[in-house]
Amino acid sequence: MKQKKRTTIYDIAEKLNIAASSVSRALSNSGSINEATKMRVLAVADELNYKRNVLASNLRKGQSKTIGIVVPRINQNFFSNVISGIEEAAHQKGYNLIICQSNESHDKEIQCVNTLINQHVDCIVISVSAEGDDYSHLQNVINNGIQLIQFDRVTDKVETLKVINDTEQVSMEAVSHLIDQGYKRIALLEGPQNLDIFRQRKTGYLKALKKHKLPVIKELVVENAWTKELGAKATRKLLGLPNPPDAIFASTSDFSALGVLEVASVMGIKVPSELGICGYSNEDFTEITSPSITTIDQFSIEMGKTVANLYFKEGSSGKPKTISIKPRLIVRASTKRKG
Amino acid sequence: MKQKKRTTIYDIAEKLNIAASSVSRALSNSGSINEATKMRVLAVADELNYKRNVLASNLRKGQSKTIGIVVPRINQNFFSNVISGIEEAAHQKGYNLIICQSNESHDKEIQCVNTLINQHVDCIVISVSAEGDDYSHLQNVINNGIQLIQFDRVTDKVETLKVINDTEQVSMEAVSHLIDQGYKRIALLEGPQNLDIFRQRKTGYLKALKKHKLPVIKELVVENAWTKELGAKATRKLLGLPNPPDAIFASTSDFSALGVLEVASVMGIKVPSELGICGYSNEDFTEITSPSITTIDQFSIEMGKTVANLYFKEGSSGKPKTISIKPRLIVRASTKRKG
DNA sequence: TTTTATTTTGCAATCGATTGCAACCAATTA
DNA sequence: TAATTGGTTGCAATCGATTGCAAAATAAAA
Repeated sequence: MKQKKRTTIYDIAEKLNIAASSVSRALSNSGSINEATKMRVLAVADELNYKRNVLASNLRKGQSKTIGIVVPRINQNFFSNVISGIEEAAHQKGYNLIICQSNESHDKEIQCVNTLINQHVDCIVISVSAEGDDYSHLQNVINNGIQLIQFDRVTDKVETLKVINDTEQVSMEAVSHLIDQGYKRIALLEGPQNLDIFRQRKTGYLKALKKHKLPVIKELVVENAWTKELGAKATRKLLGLPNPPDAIFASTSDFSALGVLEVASVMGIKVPSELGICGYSNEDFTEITSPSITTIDQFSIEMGKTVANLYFKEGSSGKPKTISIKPRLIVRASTKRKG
Repeated sequence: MKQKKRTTIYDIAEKLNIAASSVSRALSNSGSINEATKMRVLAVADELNYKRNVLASNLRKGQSKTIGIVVPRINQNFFSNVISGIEEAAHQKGYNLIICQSNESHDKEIQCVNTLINQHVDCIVISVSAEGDDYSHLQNVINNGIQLIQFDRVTDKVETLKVINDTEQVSMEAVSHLIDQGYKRIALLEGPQNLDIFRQRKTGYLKALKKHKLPVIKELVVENAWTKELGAKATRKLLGLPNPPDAIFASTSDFSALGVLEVASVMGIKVPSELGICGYSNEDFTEITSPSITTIDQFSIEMGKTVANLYFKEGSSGKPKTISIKPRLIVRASTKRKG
């Protein structure tokens, strides 16, 4: 039953002794076509197990009904959730997803983007890698007439549609929460400052301190501590200071916060009484560590849906527009030392 | 600088006053072409920012250099890891991925498969949903001349290439390990028995009991406990028995095992001394619960790479073939009560 | 019945790249 | 000088679906 050649509209046309164009009209439900012939076409199409060749169709129509996605890593909770959200919304509209991962490499990112341009996708959704600060490949997307949407990790250097979190605000909330709980020397683990999101998290941290009239202590701010290992390393350094912090805001990720927690546990430092810990992302595990970790939920699936719907609504307008989703601070045991 | 029409080989041909076919040959590096003209073509292509229209190319060549993937959920650790593995291997060969999620719904699965057939992907990789036991849509893939590869959750009803774990063997190992640790009344949380993998896990469990001459106790086998909530519910029931189990093998997932752990902790039952717990999948969190959970690593990224390479190697042969990856039992605190 | 309006159809071009075949040119050989 | 060879090139068909336009068939109006 294996067929070499697939059935085409010509096969159907021949069998019914009508023109291929009529078959096309019958199948695509467009143009004028007699109801009776339409039925006959549909019947034969079914009988011959016809599947429309989307390649040919798209070539002719000059579109692909496909959205390309580039993320640093597919298998990272946040990203796979966003993708899942996009998939759901896109699927409803009959769109498909082509997915690439940049592995945080700027070169691979460029490669991925070019592949997607070649594929003539209708839209490219990207969260840029941490590496590199040349964004001509993104400009190139626009120059090729492809809609570009950035999310989460966005750059200002290219004007596009964007979906982001109100990172600064929630970071400020998180740090304010720590201060409310009586923490006074709050350290910050910060991410690569070439990415907006990490800069904003830092700004939120600084604003909270300022608002509550706490001094900014330089030695309590540690750069690029965004994996578990780096978080742990930073913590060992911080807790070894003559005047160590009494709380750590791991603004980079929950993984980093996990590193903090593990080091504290090894050093016999009690969380939250002696050290408060706040992470970022609401990874699943933050709920089940002991103590559970206070963190920030980014509504990742929601974010994916928003990205897709933004494309479907604003797809053609071409005006840059930014949608901001308010993340939510989730207070858990690791920072609760009052009440 | 936004262009309406993209540059085609005809634009290049016109500019150089040569035939489009020559341009094609120059760009695709095939056929005979003078080195000098090739250089000129390449230069002009670059100058005009030419991007090959993959749609047209694929239409002509009758292939798409695309692999379609259908998984129950993109944002589930195991699956996103497999996808990540596939992506890595596929990208190296210049292949793209189109990804769909079935959401464990049989209908959506059929829809996804049909979309991928329409897209004329070269290969469809699928891990079937738990629902339903009609697999004519898979047969349909084969009938359309598309290579089909099943992984992890596979069905015997369709003969295809398959990549699976040696689930039975490792399940047996896991239960044997529990027995070695002195557990005598070992409960099993089992998954939907229409899926091979869950049947095999059960078989492994039974074989281990038999091998060590332990009786099979019917009331200790609980069906369909594969989420955290269902795992918890099952545990409450099990621990409420007049003669409760002293170990639970949550063969369905680590989430289920987590449910077990939480209930035990609430009920004040000590793990591992009073209750041993073993999960399945090696989710990240199993390492950081307290106690950490003994589980089984499926080598998911590896599995993805294997799937992709299987396609690249066996793609044309058409013979069904099964590759089995040996998973690894990871013994952690939740089952260590000796030594 | 003739004319006009409307609905159905078919023809042929098109989307952009690829490829078998034949034509062409230059270089080599007889 | 003529014939052969081999490397380059162009022509034109092809992949399968879509669509503007015109022809044909049908229905409605005069």
